[in-house]
Amino acid sequence: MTPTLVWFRHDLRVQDNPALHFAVAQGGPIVPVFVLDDAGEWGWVTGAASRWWLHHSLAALDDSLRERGSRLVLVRGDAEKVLWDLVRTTGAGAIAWNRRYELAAVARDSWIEADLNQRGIKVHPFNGSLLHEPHAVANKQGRPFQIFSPYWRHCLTLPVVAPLKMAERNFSAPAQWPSSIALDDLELRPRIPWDGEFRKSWHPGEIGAMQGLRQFISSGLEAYGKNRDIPALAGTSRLSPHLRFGEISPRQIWAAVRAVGQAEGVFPPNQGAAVFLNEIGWREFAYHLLFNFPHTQELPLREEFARFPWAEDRGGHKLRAWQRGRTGYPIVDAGMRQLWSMGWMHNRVRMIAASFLVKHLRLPWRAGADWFWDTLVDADLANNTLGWQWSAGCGADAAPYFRIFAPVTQGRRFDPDGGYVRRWVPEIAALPDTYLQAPWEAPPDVLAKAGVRLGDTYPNPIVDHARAREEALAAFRQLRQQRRLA
DNA sequence: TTTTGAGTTGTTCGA
DNA sequence: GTCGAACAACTCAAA
Repeated sequence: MTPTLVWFRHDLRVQDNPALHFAVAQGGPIVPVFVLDDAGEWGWVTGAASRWWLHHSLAALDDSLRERGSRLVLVRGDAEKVLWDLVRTTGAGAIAWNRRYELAAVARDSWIEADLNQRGIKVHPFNGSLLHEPHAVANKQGRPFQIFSPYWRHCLTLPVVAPLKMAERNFSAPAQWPSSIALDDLELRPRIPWDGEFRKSWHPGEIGAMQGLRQFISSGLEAYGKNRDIPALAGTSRLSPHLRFGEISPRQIWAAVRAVGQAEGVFPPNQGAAVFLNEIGWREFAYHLLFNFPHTQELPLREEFARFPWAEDRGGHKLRAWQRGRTGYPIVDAGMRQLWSMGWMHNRVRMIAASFLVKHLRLPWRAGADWFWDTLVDADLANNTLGWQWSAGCGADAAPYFRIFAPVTQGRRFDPDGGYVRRWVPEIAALPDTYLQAPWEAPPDVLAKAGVRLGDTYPNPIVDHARAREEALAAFRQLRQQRRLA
């Protein structure tokens, strides 16, 4: 039998991997391959934090393939050319992969498919990343949904496929392995070692993903609804980077949550589980939108926002202050420093930090999206685009214009004991709770006692909240007037 | 086709 | 201190 190539992309796992499953079921040799093709991403080259994750995830995948007598072939270059070379050198008769949904990937996949078909190679694409693929879901007019609630209500009526179980046996190897470069030659790891906190925080790979899922189901799921908004707690699943790299599939998550309530026949098993599955739904919705409205990766879905009066930022000082966590608003700074340090930010704080950039500093959402893209280990074009456009108010189902997060109020409400701010902004940790979220309100003796010198050890607020809020509202009014005139 | 109801995550103001 | 209303208008989904 001729070998089957398995092209791994955003599906770096062995279990519940439809493409791998298919190839193994063919009975012939399989050749697992990963291609690093930066040019093929059309500008959305994997960011630095995600490259760190990718390195370790590829190592983990190679390990588990080797346990089954196989291995991962690594190549760098243009995917179309690389795959064709591999087909020729291995004598492969077919190739299998799991679909991607970003514009560049969809385009590339379709011409690779056409090209290989023409050369007599069978191509087998599968759904390995979503509960419901974006092209398979539509409203009653046959159009894509644009509002989450009806979208998700609709999806909940559709069946969810059970995960595939990979049998415990070796994969058949080709007579001769094609040449592979070393993992280090992909140059995914940082040249300067900024990844110390990353190592402490994460375990990339399928095993780490399953451990994370089990731990979350047993100790976090039930209270998820109440704890997920408190960034000082480990109240969220932290599965996002594992999902991003496909080390775990949403179908596996769905099945694991379903299993919790199985004895009682209840689904979802509790309120926390319902809220959690809703978040899985948001990921699905993000893919639905990005696939059906692919231009939103760069442009606002609501066109009038192309004319939003963004503020000037000569020299990029405001953007840099935001990026480095030096805005003077502790909850924002804590979030941005957590991001920089561990490649991840708590979701509640992402909303606060994003709102601050877009509404308080009035800098374009794309600047924030670009920064998140480079610094998040879970950077995902669909989720990132939806999140930023939602925050900016220019996307589907967007935040109303008047929803301008007040950073101090948010900090006091969701970090009441200050555990989060104190962890990530240590220079103000000695302030009492009353002033922790707004150091500029503290009397001089309180500041002195806490060793805080505003404008020196910690910045003064970069903007005044009340004034920034008024200016943002004025900007929205201006947009509305332009619209009326148009 | 027309109509009606609804829309993740908030803040501020004034009674 | 608490609570409800106002903050725009629009578009989408579905009956």
